[in-house]
Amino acid sequence: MDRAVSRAFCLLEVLASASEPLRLTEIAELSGLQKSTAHRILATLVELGYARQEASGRYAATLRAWEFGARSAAQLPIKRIAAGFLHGLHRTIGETVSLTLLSGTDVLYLDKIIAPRPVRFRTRVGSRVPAVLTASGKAILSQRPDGPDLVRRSAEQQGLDIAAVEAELDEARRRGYALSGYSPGVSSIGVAVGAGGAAAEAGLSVSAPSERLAGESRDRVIEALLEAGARMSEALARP
Amino acid sequence: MDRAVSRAFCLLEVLASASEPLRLTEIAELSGLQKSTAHRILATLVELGYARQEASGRYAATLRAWEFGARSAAQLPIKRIAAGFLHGLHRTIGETVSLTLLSGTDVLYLDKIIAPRPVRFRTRVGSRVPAVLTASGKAILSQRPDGPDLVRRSAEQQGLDIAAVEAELDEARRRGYALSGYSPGVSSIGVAVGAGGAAAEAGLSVSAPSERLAGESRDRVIEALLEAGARMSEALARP
DNA sequence: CCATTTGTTCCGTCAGACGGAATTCTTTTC
DNA sequence: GAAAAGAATTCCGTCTGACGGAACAAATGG
Repeated sequence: MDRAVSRAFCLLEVLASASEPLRLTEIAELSGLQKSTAHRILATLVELGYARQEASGRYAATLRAWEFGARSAAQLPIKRIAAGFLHGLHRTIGETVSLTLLSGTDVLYLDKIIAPRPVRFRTRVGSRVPAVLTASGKAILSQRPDGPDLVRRSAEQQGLDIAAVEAELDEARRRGYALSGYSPGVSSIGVAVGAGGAAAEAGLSVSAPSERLAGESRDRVIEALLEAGARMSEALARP
Repeated sequence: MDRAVSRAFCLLEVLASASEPLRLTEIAELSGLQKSTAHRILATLVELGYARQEASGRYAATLRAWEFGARSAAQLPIKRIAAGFLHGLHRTIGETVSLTLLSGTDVLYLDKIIAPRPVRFRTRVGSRVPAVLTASGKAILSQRPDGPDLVRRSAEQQGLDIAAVEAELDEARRRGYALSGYSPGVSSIGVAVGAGGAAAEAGLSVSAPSERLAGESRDRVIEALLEAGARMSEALARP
């Protein structure tokens, strides 16, 4: 375990999660490093182009990490395959549609097409949300052999009623889709996607203001999602 | 300059730009490192969660770098401000619209909303293209004091006729927008965006199959772009 | 103008990165 | 299925270059 490497990534994460450039002293505190050590590693990051130093002396992350991150994300087969289905869904439904990936007990937003009139609590592409809180996350968990285990771990952390969550997932498994409304006024519907018999690892979801996901339009959305999910699972299974 | 840090990022870039998981030996060759050194640093990257090792022994980048990269990209004021204008343009025009940022002599695709019927040569978000080849890049260069210098450097590299490029940029400066068609059958129109009197650093562009960017629709696109560009420049100038 | 905080440089020490070689594991070949 | 070839991993002696305390310089602010 190369210490300097680990520290460098730690610094870069500190920089990237800050909303504004940071002073060296703050950085050293946040990362728990000696000022001189932080300074040296930051100089390295600047030289490599991953960080920059402003005239004020403050440090910030550059877009370099984002660039190559985007390259590797774009190469994910699942993302490429999903692109067409996301567009199709967006066109037939007209609401915000997302592609998520299970990552530990979280769901990672991989891609998204936002509706002309976007909903309030929009999750960013690249953000993580506990799977048990999201529609697509619940759908994925409900289809996995290790789902119950993940649910227990995650529900504990979130301080949720495990029995209630399990009951909800049972129903989701039966119906083939899951619901969510963890931010007030916004509803989501999600389905799981996975190659053939393998464990589901991805999800498709539609989010919209609750009133637009009720009654007949709701049924249309569910139907479209179920079909897209099934088709995409087939596409994934093909070599 | 911490050697191990520099090597770690080199390895990560090698992994990220590969389209499939790589064997240790390949990685060592591509990065010019000793096998044992590459192995140790890879182990560190795996432990930190930036890389993973498959059952076959091959190594690949994880989405971890993409995640925090997306975080820092999302915090860019220019991206947040542009979001509304991109959507507005997309809605009124109905074609693919992009937000680009000047980075050296390249243009970096920061964001994009793709049309229902996407064009052939789609540039990925996160990708770089020499600015002199793109519509938005030309528009940006035409508005910058250091434009001529950048143009010379870039045109040389690309083996372009400098005089011709300069003439084109002169015209772009006069008109307020620039054109491009460097991939056959696809046309783009771009405008520069910048805070007040400061040097333009961003661009907005519309891309579509050439036949859909001709005649009257072309004029509509140009008008919409010029207005969006002006409005967005104003928005950037505001504190 | 002095006090204080912050960024940068210096340098002696020594942890730990380095890489060649040995070892274990995997795949290929006959 | 044994042997050979190739790959991944581990080992270990050497010595480099990371480390951090402290000194220095630059900026901030009262």
